[in-house]
Amino acid sequence: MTDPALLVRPSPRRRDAEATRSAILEAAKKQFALVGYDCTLRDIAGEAGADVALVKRYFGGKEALFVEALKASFGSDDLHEWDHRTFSHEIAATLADSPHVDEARTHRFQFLLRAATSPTTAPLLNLLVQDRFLGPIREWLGGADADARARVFAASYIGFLVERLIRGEALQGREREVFIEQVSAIFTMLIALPDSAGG
Amino acid sequence: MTDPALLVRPSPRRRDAEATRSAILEAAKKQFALVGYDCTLRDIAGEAGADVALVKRYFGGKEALFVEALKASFGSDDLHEWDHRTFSHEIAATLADSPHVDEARTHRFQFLLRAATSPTTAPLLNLLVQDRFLGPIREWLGGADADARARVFAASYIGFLVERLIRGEALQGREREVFIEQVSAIFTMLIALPDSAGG
DNA sequence: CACCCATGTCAACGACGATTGACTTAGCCC
DNA sequence: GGGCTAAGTCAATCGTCGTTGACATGGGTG
Repeated sequence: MTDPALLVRPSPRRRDAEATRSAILEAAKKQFALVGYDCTLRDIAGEAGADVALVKRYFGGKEALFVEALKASFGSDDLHEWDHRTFSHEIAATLADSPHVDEARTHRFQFLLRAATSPTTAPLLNLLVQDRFLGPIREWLGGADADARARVFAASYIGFLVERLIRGEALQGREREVFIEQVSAIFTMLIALPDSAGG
Repeated sequence: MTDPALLVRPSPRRRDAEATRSAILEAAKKQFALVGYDCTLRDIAGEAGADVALVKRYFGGKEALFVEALKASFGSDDLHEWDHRTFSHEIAATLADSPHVDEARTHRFQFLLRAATSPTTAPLLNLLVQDRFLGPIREWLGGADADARARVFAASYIGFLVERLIRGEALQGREREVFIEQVSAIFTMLIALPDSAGG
């Protein structure tokens, strides 16, 4: 009644349950990644342009929303299309230039880290990582002890991501060269099939 | 006056400000590491056997306590006494058997990870890591590009720690062998002085 | 057009936790 | 021993957040 203009809300898609739900989910993925589990539902709903009550309606509660967002964040990393010969250098360069280059991946990773450090979500994450992360890597690596090697591979990758995350800025100059050189060497070593050096 | 025994609190050190303060700090270090920033001051105070209000008196508030605890958690890792020749294998074995082996180190690391994923504490952590972690490693490594190499070194180490943290249990059997073998190889590579392969 | 259900809005509740200030008490100095 | 200050205790306040149920409304269906 104060100002007529404020009452007009000609949202392009009102009454669209699916769109609303997915908007909430997207906002949740972002907030959970950026802030962590301690972000508020009001923030999530606000960013999605929806009401808090809809979170309950569509997802049941905060924890369920978190689980949903976590699952949705790990669809499938297109690992299979990486070439074994060029992978090492390419991934090293990508890492050196992140987090500026691949923002979506960075968000997903932050999400993963936060989930890993939360006692309530850690078990869930373990299963998820097993399925959507370790599994593909194991297959992609192939060879003997693929499972154990996949874990070392993933661990190294995570370590470099953490480093990039903490630094926050892309590497440059000589430092970038050294980084790429060493990281590339590590991945090359980890990709290489073990020539029956088992025992 | 219900039960006289309950009224007797012959604490060995009552009215000892310093002891109380340090007890709170110790409890904070533990809780912040185990639970994260979302632990309650009541929990911390309770574990320290002190009152919540004393947290304010001695530290000013929760955030200040967190910062204090973070600083106190990174005294000095006795890195200098590691032997370059045996380091790789020893650290790989330690990692393979953690977190059961070195609980204190695990706690400190959890603390670090939590701090890294908190926007407010991340800058502080950056400085801290620089001083108490990267610096010593850089010196210990020596040689050309020591700074850049130290970062890769630290990143790898962190990655393996994260993996161990997520798994939660020590490695065994063949998996342990492979892990030690590969991790050891990585560290050996990273420790090795670059033989003027700069350009 | 009228009905009805799905969608969206709103306000309030209940719990929890950090913070605060007033109060009590122990230890020390004179 | 008396008082003064530091150390410790307690209860209340304030804000926030997840949750809940009642209410409004749009839009398709008969």
